[in-house]
Amino acid sequence: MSRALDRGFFARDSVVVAPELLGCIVTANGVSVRLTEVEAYREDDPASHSFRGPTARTKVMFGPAGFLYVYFTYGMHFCANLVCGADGAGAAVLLRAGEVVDGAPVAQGRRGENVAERDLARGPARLAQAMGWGRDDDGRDMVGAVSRGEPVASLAGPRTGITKAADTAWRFWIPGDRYVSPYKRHPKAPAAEED
DNA sequence: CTGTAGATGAACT
DNA sequence: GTTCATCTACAGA
Repeated sequence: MSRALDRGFFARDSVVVAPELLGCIVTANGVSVRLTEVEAYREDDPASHSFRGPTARTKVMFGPAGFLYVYFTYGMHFCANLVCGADGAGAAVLLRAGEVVDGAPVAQGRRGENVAERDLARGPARLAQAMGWGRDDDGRDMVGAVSRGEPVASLAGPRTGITKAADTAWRFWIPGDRYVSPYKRHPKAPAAEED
């Protein structure tokens, strides 16, 4: 397909790639999803795994762009990222949520029969499970598996201005889309004090 | 919809 | 020993 994104698309700043990924179709293991929410991570982001340099777990993140970085978190969930930036940049885009547009029965089988269609890929770990991604898919080449979809609007981050790199993670989503994850911060997260 | 609680592996202090 | 880029389950509005 001529609509497939090439490696050059990913080999740029993750903050630039992330919003362009919204609305794109990712196909793997018999399931296709339309991305509705993503989050950019870079080496200069304190919240990023790559902040303190490569580890055995994050080595894929420091490799060439266009590959899949799958990690295990909270002892029970997988999350999937698309590696971005130049080789060794330590940047990636976390796939936070998506809409299953093809292979829904397959995704339903992986997620469970009692899971609502809307929740099949609404959430990082949910999306990874719906796609059938696990440890074996860490480091997989995703070039050719991602196609540009219809252009969509995007909304960015908790903060309006993304001019400063000191901001937290860069998060992008499609405004008003039903398939955007509703989750907010952790309940334990310190609330901003105000006088 | 909101809020609370718990599970559980890997990285970090 | 503590934190974490999470999800499911339950209670209440």
